[in-house]
Amino acid sequence: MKRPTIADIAARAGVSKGAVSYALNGQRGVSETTRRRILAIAEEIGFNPHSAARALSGAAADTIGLALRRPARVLGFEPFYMELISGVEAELSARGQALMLQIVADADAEIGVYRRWWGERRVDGVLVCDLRVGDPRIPVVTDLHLPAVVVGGPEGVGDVPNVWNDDAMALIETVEYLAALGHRRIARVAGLPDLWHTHVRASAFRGACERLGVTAALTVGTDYSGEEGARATRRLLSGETRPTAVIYDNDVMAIAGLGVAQEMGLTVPGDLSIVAFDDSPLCRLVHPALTALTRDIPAYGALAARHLLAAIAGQPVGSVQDATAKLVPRASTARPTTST
Amino acid sequence: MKRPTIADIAARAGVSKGAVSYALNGQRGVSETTRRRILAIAEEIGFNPHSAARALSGAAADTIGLALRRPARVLGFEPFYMELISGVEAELSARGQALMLQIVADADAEIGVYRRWWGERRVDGVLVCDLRVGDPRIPVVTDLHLPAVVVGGPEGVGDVPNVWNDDAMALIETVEYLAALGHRRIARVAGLPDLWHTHVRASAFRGACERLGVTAALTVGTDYSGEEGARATRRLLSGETRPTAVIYDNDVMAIAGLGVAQEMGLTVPGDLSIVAFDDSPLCRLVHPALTALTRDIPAYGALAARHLLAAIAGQPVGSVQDATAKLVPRASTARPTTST
DNA sequence: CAATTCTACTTATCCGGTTCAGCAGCTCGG
DNA sequence: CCGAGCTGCTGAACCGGATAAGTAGAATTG
Repeated sequence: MKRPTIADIAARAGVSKGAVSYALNGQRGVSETTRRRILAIAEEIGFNPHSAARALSGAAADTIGLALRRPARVLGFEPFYMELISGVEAELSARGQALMLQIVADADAEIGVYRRWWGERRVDGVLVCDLRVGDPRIPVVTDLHLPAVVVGGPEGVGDVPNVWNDDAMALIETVEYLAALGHRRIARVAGLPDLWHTHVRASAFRGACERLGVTAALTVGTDYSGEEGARATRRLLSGETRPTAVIYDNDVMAIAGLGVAQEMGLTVPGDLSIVAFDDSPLCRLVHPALTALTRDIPAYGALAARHLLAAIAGQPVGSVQDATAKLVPRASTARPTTST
Repeated sequence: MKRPTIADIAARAGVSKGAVSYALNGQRGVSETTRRRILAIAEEIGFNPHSAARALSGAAADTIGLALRRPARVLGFEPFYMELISGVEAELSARGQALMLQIVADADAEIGVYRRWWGERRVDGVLVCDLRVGDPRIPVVTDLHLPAVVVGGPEGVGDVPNVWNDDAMALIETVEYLAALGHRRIARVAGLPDLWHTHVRASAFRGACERLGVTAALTVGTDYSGEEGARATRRLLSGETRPTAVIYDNDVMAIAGLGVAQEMGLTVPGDLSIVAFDDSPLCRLVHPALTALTRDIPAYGALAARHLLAAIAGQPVGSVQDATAKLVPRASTARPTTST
């Protein structure tokens, strides 16, 4: 079953390849009658243009790239990425664009992937996730003139456009809420220390605690896994002056923390209030249901995809802010009953 | 910054394009001296072959496709897919292959994606997931001569090779274990009813229960979401003769079921034993930790990828079995204390 | 009515690789 | 010393589209 080409259509229609090309692409240069005849034949034999041939003639690859740098273990249970990808995909497939995905081990590998994608013209642009402080990927995409959008960076990452959430505001709102409930000693279990948003959240947390006269208990860096979330929680709860509330940088760690609290005989929210950054159905399934900072991650991904497509199209794009995460109070937060 | 082509290398080396092509591809036809000179120049100017030009000359796309048909909502919290993708990716990137991902709404859309990918020569083959009974995708890939590997199908899906787990055996082992503990009334909360493996598990469950003289309580079909898992559990536990053990078709529903049991005042495992099919870190984080059927999903994905690459290479491939899920007893299963 | 413009095409070239046919120049055997 | 066989390269065709340039014939215009 040979795959049909425009030459086949041309032969069947009794015209030249050029005429077929014009007809298929809606260019002027063929009569309406001929165009319809050609389109009918194309439809009949199930013609699809060879993407490589098209790309070779200077057309775009109609593909965008996404390289993720996280171990398989983490990607599995972190709902964030899969939701982000879903959102990106929804936007892309609606516009006939494809997504090329690659999971990489480290920053060098990721840069290598960008260079190869660019050299091979496999993608028109890339989404850069998990921005780090002094991220080495930024100068690379800039040098290559590879269209890119940073997902989650600070306003204006060099010349690279980005989409972002106001994590600082979300965290401040959370601290204010906990302080209003009467908490005077709040801890935070942070994610990977070198991620940009970890810094943003850390300084927002410190600032809010200071302003409200709340003691900010040691915030520890983790890899977002449940294991590390559990370990961090154990350490926090074993100190002589334990916090009455903990804010976790993701939901998996929050659930793990809840387990640890129960295992140590503390009641939630009586002895300990828990807040999760990012909300997944699991936060509602555990008991007590977790208070969480909700945001629409698929929508965030879709926004990033739209932004990247605009950048690829050569439109001037800058920094775009997505909706700030909303605090959804559930059963895991309350006034502290014990005073340390 | 113009991207270098073999013509640029040829000019610099003072040879023809053909010689450069031979040198870069390790073909005979150039002297060792010339080859080294050409490779040095290629390295120096950062040459990468244009994937489209290569593909146009009949080469493979070096890309495989994966279309997933699940709503974003489900993909987010189902660790299965992301772990599978991680495993596939690990195998692919080690062999210089790329992964094209698309999320689709229904079977027709998925078939459309296959046709387009094939017509546009974007992929060399596809992984077909979530096999359904009488799956319409099978005749399509067969007709198109699109190399494909079914992930999780029954042995020999027409002529399409596949990789699979022995879900039946895993389920039988679980029922035997629960029966040995003294359970006489076991329920099962099943996943999507039209998926092939749901049928396999259902008949294995019925058979094992019959053989062991255990009453198989109504098994209900769900969409794998926590909500439906919770609803199904509520119905099961509200009947006059409630089961003393429930087997869930995934871990998310098992966790939701645990929540419902606790909410209804039942103790786990005293009043109700719970087993989850598929194991994620969350199963260990909740209290009590869930007994689960563990399998190495990234390894499963890697196996599928290897198998597909072999099929693409034209090697004769058939049905390959992956390791059977292992029952890992944790704190959610015990002898029943109450007798209904 | 000749000159111009427009329509509806055809022809030819290009994109950047791969690959086949051809061709010097050298080696070697008889 | 001549032809066969090898090495190491060149030139050109080719893949399947896009597109600029050319052209025949009809319609419009001065």
